[in-house]
Amino acid sequence: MGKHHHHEHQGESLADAARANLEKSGEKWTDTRAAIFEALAGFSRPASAYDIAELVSAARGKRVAPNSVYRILDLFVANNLAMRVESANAYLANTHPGCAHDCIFLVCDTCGEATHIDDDPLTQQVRTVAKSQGFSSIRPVIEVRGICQKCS
Amino acid sequence: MGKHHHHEHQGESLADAARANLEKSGEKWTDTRAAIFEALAGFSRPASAYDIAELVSAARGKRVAPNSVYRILDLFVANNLAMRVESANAYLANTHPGCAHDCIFLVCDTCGEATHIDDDPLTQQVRTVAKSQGFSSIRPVIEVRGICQKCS
DNA sequence: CTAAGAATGATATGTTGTATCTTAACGCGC
DNA sequence: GCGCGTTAAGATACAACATATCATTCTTAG
Repeated sequence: MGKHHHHEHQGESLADAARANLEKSGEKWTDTRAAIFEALAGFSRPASAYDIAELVSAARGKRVAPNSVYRILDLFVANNLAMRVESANAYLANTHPGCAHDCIFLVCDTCGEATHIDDDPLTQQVRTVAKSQGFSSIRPVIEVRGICQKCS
Repeated sequence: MGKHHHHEHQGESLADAARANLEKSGEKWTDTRAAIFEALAGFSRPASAYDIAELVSAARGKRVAPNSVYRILDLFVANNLAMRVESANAYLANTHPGCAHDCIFLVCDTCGEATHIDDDPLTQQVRTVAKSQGFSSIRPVIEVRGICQKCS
């Protein structure tokens, strides 16, 4: 089957889980990082670094520069608190950090919302194909662009 | 099996095949389009629109603006003469135009080269997953970032 | 308290992608 | 050939995404 249970966190609980995971890696949960995570998690669709910079700047009444946002997003991605949606140049909060998967994103070309699927048998096949071609340090990027049910 | 034979064109032969396919759709094979296709096909790795603009400008001694390159690349992608590699913001010539597949790209993070795999059973599974979530007008984006054999 | 290291800020610049309008090339009926 | 509508390409400007470099502030071990 390859399926298993997930805690789907949200709000406070999600931020707490994110914090726990980041600290587990010896990283700090600073104010700026908390603010950026909160902003990211508040978006209902993949958010660009500039979207987040704008929102956080407004919320704190103090400008946060894009490069700071990129730095922190990179940290989040490295620690599985967030994922980058390549085909959208944007980021999503991981609603179950601490649980690592190769993600499959379904991105609606109309409304921009993205849903996140886990299908380990399928992503494993992709890894296997790449390995059979001699690839190592594999990071699959599996996304589907299309029109979601709501928008069709 | 889901496998079948491909003609892998190159050089003149590839451009001819591309031309034939484009004209079959009622589009014209203009000088600019030919030059851009030639430039694209000449790269051994995914090329950005700006890479191509620069090369074509030099080759013709006359500036080609990026927006023209984008327009023509979009046309190529729409007619399956080229593919866009989302995770690299770049384009590859299709070495067997006229033969439509969902592509899987393996992109080396070290040398930047990309190889192109067809595995219809696998891509079909991705389509099926998306369809089961209510998606339509599906366009899979399946890429693998990693280190290729040569570079490891 | 203070020196070292980590995190963030300021600023500039590089890269990728679009929008808008103008000009040039082409095809076609007359 | 001439005028006219259509399509392709050019010019220009700007928007959006991303990184490089150096300065400043914040933590924290000693």
